[in-house]
Amino acid sequence: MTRKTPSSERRSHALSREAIVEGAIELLDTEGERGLTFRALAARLCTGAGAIYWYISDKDELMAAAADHVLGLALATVREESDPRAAIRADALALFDAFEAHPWAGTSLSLDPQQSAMVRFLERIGSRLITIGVPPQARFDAWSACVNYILGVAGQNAAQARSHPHEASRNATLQAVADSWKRLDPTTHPFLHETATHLPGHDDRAQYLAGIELILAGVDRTLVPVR
Amino acid sequence: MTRKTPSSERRSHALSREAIVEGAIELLDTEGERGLTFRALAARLCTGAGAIYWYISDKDELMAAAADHVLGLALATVREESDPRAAIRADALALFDAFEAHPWAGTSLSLDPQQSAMVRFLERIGSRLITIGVPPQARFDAWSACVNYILGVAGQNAAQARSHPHEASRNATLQAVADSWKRLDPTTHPFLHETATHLPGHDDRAQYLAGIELILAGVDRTLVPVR
DNA sequence: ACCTGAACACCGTTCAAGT
DNA sequence: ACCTGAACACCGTTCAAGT
Repeated sequence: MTRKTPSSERRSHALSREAIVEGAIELLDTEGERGLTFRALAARLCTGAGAIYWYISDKDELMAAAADHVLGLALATVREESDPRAAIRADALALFDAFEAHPWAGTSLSLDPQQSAMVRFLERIGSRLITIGVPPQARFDAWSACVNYILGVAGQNAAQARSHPHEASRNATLQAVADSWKRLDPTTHPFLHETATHLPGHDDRAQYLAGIELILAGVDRTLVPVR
Repeated sequence: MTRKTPSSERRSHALSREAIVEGAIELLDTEGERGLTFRALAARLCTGAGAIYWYISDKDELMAAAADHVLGLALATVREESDPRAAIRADALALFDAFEAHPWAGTSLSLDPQQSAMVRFLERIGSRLITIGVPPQARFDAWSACVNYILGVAGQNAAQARSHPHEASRNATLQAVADSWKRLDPTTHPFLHETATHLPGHDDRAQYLAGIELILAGVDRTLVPVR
């Protein structure tokens, strides 16, 4: 329950921004988004609720820092790839996995330069488009599409996780959605009626990657043909 | 301030789910996401806070219903297009505008079949891909990419609007982001250093549409060549 | 059936007071 | 400089009581 062992891991009162952010992440992961409160976090850090405000100005800032931390860890796991397209895929998948493990992170990311991992991510995607050879005029849009897609899906996952917290209930929900689509009139809703069959068992991650592939295919069209 | 005129618009106590949702939307639009509280909404509807629970089970459900309502209005504004690609573009832009006008809506949308406008939107995109002639195997992924991109950007906009509520401060923030990117080492951050120049004045809406275009270009690659 | 509004169990945030 | 924890100004939600 409570931490009493002095042990070797520093004295109990080494309060720091990093310790706060890491405590917040653990709380978010174990108790969910509603589980992160200043009171609960203070209790976990063996301090008063107000102490946190010495290091962090806001709950929004705390969430943003936690999300950026998670993003940084995800980026660190990605192996270097020589092929820029493979590198973009690898980054995208790493973020997908990270946001699946920490769904609360999906909504707290922005262009904010304070989020240093975010800056690194944005640069990585952009520099890979340079390597691919996307011409300057097309580059900004291609980058925006990649980044928006990757972060956007993360946000969608977050919204979904918020409404269906448990994994088991997520599958059940998907099945319920499919059932309701099957009940739609095939004349007015031909697509959903048909897609209902594929929805329940489908591989989210593979489908996400297929989206990346479509964008990359579109980007290839903007390349000046080399010959 | 308060509504007293009996006028012709029904007696003051015609409380209904629709009136609640519309009141919520007005509150969200005028006061922001934090402005929607059961107390404030009840006051606006001249009733008690608990009365709302007769029609709506939850704040989440209220947000979802408000977002779906806004989505429905947006879809209704779109002119019929005969070209399926133009139709997808038109839908995408309508949603972009709607989510810019109501940024709080971006995070409350899901596959939930209760959200009837959402169902209509999902079907529209899918049926247009059928018209384009995307083969069944590729169709599900193409649909997912389009829908994820459109809703994902909406969610990103919502996150951004949450942190930078006012329009003026949004431009200032973009400028500040660009400045910080310009200060990055061009050796380690070649892309962001260069992109900083284009960031402040850029057209969000056009760039969003360019992303749709990239996905559509990728989708075209999956078409079986007709000859 | 539908509405009221006080009451409950929380929040984020502040700030005087301590060390 | 850094920490404490009570106090303030809120929340969403419930529920006995009313009509």
